[in-house]
Amino acid sequence: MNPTIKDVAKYANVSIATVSRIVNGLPGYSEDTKKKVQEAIEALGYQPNAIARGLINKRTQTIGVLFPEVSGMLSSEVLEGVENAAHDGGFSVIVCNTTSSGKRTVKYLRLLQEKRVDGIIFASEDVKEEYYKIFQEMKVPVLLVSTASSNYDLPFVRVNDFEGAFQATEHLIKKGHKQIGMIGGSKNDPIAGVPRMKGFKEALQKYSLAFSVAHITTNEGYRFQNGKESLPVLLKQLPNMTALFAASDEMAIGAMSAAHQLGIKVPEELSIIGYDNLKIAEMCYPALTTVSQPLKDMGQTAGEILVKLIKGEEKEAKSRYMPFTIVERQSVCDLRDK
Amino acid sequence: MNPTIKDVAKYANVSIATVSRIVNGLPGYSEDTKKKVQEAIEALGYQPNAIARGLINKRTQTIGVLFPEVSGMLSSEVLEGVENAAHDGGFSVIVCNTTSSGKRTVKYLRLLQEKRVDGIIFASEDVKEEYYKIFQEMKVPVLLVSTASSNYDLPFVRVNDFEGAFQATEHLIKKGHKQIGMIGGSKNDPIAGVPRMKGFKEALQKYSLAFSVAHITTNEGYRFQNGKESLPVLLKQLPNMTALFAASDEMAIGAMSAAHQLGIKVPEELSIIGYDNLKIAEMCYPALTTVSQPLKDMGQTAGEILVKLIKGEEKEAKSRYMPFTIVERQSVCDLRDK
DNA sequence: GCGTTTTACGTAAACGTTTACGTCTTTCTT
DNA sequence: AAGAAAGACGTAAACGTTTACGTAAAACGC
Repeated sequence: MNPTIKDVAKYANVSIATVSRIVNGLPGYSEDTKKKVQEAIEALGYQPNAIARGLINKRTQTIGVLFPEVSGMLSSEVLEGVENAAHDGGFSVIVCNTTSSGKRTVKYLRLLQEKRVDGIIFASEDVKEEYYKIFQEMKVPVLLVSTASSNYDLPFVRVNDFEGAFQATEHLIKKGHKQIGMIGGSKNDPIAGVPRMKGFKEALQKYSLAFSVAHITTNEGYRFQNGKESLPVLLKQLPNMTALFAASDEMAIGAMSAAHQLGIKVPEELSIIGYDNLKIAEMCYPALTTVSQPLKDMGQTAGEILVKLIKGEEKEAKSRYMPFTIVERQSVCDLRDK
Repeated sequence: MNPTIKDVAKYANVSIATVSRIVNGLPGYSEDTKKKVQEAIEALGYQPNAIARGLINKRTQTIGVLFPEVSGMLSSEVLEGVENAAHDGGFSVIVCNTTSSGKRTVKYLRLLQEKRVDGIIFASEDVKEEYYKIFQEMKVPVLLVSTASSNYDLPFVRVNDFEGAFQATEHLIKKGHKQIGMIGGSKNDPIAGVPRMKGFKEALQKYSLAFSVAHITTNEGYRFQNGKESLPVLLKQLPNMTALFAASDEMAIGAMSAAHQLGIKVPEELSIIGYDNLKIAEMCYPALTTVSQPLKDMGQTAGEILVKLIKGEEKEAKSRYMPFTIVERQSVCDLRDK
């Protein structure tokens, strides 16, 4: 139905090889025939078939991106960056929503394998053995973004979670807070869970502030609801807390919401610092002070590296720690002023 | 490098046709050979090549989705629904971020054409003639989601914006508000702009409340910042306003933020109702009362219809108005109680 | 002006599948 | 038991490209 290279060749009275050369900008034809062929292409509305191309070139110009949830604000910002870099490099991106399910992840990886994607970006989850095996089978570059792999040597793009948490806590300390709690993630989460709690703990210790298990609540997830439910618990464990560090913006905002309901004023009576710098961080009231992960940039960088790897412009992928910053808004007050 | 159907055939001592039949579940072989072939597949780790398949079947099992911005919360929820439906139907989705640019949109459409996607979902923007032409060239089903086409007859999945705005306004009226303002979108936006303002206006008129141009501010976009900047303007135009309807949640929350800063209590002194029911609507404080668009459902429904269209299970695509609801939270107060 | 290099093409194989068609064997049918 | 029908395969063409190789003509060198 769509015109093929044969139709163009016939129309222009040349061979398909010549058409192919012209379309691909290879040498080997006169200006005259070039014009003839271009006219034929124009007249017929010819579009090269990327499928046929892919079959012979063994390149689909497509990458796959796996997220635990595509509508999460974290994912969607990363995705935007990835898509942007991919597009600039001449690649399309197939999104996959693993819903954090191992089965679904494997199914998607198999699918991407069948579709012969040229590379993979894997976001926000730990790499299981099962996944790693498929990565190896596929023989395509893989890049981790906003996550790392404890067991396998895979290149990643992310921020240093320990440092981020450390500095967030330090920020509170420098504002004069001494009783600081944390709404943490999961103890079993080697990415966003453990390092952030460790950063929190070591910051307190560095400044010789008290630390005990009572200073942290752990949670299954990093959602609004987790934060909302955590605040009362933390408040019971640590009644004279003046500030808290939440391991995610969503949780920070959840805590803020709970504080509102309990009649606790933020930041006057309770300072809150979050982690991520999602778009909502500046939309809530008071606007949230938080550790900014350059999510879009991380996606973009990961995309760029992947593209280079695919094109062979780079041989070995180096992991990248992205810089984070503390963006100060209105949810933390300075105790020293008083 | 990857084993092909030939390798499997050789390994199992059969022809490639037989392998193909077995892989595709077609009839024409004995149980014995089936077992032999399956063992060969297992042993070699054979995965059919979707590219080669696509070439001959003229089906890529892939759809393209175009968004004006992929990291928008609206888009990301729709995307999740689309991806879900696509995956269930055996399709992959390629995301395209048009950034509302005509050029980029055309470029993406051409790309999707080259990649021979089986269908397209077009979100959140008006369909220009240029786009429509490509749709026709491509001869694949197209579905609009969260938008409609004024000039072309394309099936859509969306909510009735006029009705949504009308009922949102009515909700405020029924709570006893009489001085109601609106933070609107663009006068040139035939989708989310005009109908919502019209719904607002007609609701006021139905209840014989005053209406003038001073009751509405218009904006370029639908973002937080637009809402934040609009509130003071609207307040000047309508000093004794007790409630306002914002044409998007982001703007509503922007207005709420501005109100906080101005020392205006929400909802005691100013009630706010939004539009969209994004995830942030329940995260802000006070939680936002809003018109809920079932975004994920809309994406899902659009995806399902598209898949059916592609599979030929349905011939003619019918447009669908999705039901909206008003979800009451804490940002609107009842004046009649007082 | 003759041999040599370069240019401008065309031919055909290859990529990895699906599938129409043909052939041979087996199983019914009566 | 003979012929027909069904079953179990194999052969080869097709899908739309790219590209190695071949060839004829043009350009060049001296």
